[in-house]
Amino acid sequence: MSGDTFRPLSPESQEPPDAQIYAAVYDAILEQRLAPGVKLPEDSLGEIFGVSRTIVRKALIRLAHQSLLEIRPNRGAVVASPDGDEAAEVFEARRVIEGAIIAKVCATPPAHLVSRLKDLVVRERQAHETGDRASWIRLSGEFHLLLADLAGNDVLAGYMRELVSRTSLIISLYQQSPSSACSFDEHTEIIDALAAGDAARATKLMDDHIAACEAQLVIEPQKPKNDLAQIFKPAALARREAAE
Amino acid sequence: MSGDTFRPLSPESQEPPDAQIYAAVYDAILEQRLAPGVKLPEDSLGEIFGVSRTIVRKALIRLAHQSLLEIRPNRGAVVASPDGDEAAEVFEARRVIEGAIIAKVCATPPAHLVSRLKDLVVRERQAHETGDRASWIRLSGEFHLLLADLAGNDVLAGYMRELVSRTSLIISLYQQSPSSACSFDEHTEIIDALAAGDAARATKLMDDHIAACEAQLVIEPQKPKNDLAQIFKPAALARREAAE
DNA sequence: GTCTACAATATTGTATCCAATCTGTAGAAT
DNA sequence: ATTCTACAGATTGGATACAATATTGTAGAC
Repeated sequence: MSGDTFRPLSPESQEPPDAQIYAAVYDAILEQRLAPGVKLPEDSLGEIFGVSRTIVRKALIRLAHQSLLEIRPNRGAVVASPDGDEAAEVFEARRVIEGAIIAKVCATPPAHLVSRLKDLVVRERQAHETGDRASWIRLSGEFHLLLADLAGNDVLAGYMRELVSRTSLIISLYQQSPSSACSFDEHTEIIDALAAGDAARATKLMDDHIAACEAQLVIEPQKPKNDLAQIFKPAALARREAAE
Repeated sequence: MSGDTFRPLSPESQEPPDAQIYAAVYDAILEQRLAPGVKLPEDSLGEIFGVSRTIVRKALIRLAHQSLLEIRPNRGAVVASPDGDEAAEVFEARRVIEGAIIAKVCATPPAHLVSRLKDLVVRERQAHETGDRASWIRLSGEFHLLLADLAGNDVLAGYMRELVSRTSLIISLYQQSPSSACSFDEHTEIIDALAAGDAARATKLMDDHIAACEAQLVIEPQKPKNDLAQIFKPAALARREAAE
């Protein structure tokens, strides 16, 4: 992990300190500056942000509750490593919720909405062209989050915030080619369909867009999480037999 | 609040203590034994469950993250009081997610699933007939949660767990008639449609079911959460006039 | 008699302390 | 030489102590 993974904590902010740490870790995961499996020791984070472990814990608890971290008893917190099944569930949930979001946005008159969305895609393209990978990934996610905000349902938007960051983890685990995870060209197409008020086409494009992203992943058949006994059963048997 | 709002904490359980408190508060909200606005002082909960504030706080943080509690700075945690807008968003989110869940369950062969669902509805009816309000409300929610589990997507099921409990808060705030919030007859109809493999009808029934529940609510145009001045404006005016 | 200022109380916010657990290493036994 | 064991360091789990803040109660001033 490079030294500047986190921004410094600004004391003048009115946000409570744990919220700033929460946001910093969330952003780092979203931008793939924090890879799955990276350990997050309470002491280290506390030192970095200038607070005690108590504050760090508050942030970690909430992040773990969203499945962005895993808190292993007595072993500390690590960035989550969603397995293949979980990845499929996240993508399915995205299809469900983003489908509804697209429908809602289409129902509202897309007056100045379109310009905000287009502006975002412009910045996406810029970040991509200047090779600013972190910004590109973040902006790519923000497109979907802005769409969720425009739909005007905070509950669904909140779920999207969780799903987008979990998608970042999935991509960094299972995407082979370092190519476009989430193409801004497809974003542009979706905007055009929205602007035209073509709900059916917008929905279809979003579905295809998510499917295209998912199709780029290479997910191994099974990721056996805890069942070490199962994994090493043959080897253990051989060893015991050899002991006689 | 009656004295036995919470179950005692069982030490032999392998669950970490904060998870037990989390579950206890969650259940109490789901069963409407905890009403919106009730204060949850850390000391009191700690004494009840026999743990220190540290543990209680872990549970409260997670509950607040799910919008089941509100943690006011320096003022402590209270059970959330979702306003009308939030209520509408929760119901909309339920329509979105439960629609997808129904579709998924219909896609899987509903072999023994049906019996589990029917069994649940039987217990619903029993609780209703014996006047066991808490069990009835809980079972009514569990029908939807079981459906979510059967759909086989833990992400969506997790969102449903949150939405069902938030619905409990909404109902206890805005339901006028103490009648059936969530009719088990409608549950039975949904099961029948699922058993028949009629996805379109099942979806429609679920939509109607949620709409029927929402229609029973009487949501005032604006629910001024903290604005006591607004609430007592007439009385205050009368008093001031009398002073002259 | 009412309003205001101050004190007392209660509750939360945060840091720190100690115990429990885990990991790694070095030494002892075979 | 290899394996087992014991100890040491590091990290987390949880409780407690103290500071900060909000609320309530009381007394004095107008």
